[in-house]
Amino acid sequence: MTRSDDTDETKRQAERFRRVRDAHQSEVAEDYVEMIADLIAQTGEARVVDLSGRLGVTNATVTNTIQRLQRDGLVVSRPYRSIFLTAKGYDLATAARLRHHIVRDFLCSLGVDRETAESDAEGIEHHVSEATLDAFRQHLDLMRKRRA
Amino acid sequence: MTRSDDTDETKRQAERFRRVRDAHQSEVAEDYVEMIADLIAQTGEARVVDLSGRLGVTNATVTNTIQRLQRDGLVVSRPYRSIFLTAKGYDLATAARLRHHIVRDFLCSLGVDRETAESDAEGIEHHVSEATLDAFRQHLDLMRKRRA
DNA sequence: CTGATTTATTAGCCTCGACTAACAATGTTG
DNA sequence: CAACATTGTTAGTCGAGGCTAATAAATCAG
Repeated sequence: MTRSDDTDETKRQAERFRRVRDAHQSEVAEDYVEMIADLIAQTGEARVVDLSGRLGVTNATVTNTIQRLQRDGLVVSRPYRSIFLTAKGYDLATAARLRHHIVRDFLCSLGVDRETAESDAEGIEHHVSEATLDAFRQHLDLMRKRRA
Repeated sequence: MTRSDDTDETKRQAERFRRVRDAHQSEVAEDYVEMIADLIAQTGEARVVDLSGRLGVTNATVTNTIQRLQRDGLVVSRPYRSIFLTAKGYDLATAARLRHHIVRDFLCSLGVDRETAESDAEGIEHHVSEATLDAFRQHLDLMRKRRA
């Protein structure tokens, strides 16, 4: 046995960290498509300046990121035109929004104030597994029934 | 009014995203110091190979990161020697571990299985505000009393 | 105590996601 | 419709955080 043995727990731990790193990879993509979907729903179109304002980054950063998203088949955009979602992008946006709302509502149901819930949900949503999301949903249902 | 008006909500949203980005900045640091503290507590010392095994990255990556942490005053390490925490690093580790455990235990208390709770907590812990952490604590207390 | 094994470091590379500054296209308005 | 304001893109830079390959140091076994 070498000094640093690879126990099962060590491997599981490594796997957990790998998952967190993977989640980080998709975070930006999810945030963008979710916001693009919301913008289209609310204002009819999504433009670079809208995204940069809401994300708190520069136009240049958004243009850059949009190009990556286009490369990855999530959005379509022609130069100087507004941004559209592909079917794939739309699906991702829908899933992201659903998760986002569940996390936010769940935090609210614990008594966390709205703005904090909104803020924390933004970070948390990308790290919530299906199992945990189910638990959140169940808790929400419980609270709703209790109030009824 | 220009096309893309900066409403209050837009500004708040931008602020939320900024906070998430800030949290990302400290994530790696927190994960490292927490793990270093645990290793020292459990095995007497923290070495590069221990960290790389548990984090699921290469030795080179760990060495690199440790240099950054040293630059930031969180750890002390001499070449080919094991790694120590500064007072600042120790404090950060302690705070991180506390949060980590609350998040994990909270998820468990919702009925999420241990391994999933452990895994999700790893990602979630960095995005939980004090207010939300308090809500988690309260919920945990409630569950404990209910069982008693 | 020397040779083999393990561990750590260095060098060089990559992508992502941020920035600024300069420039190009679009849109608005006098 | 021409000038100006707004928006979008490009080019170039940076740090974080990954990687591999080569090398160096430390440790262990015989």
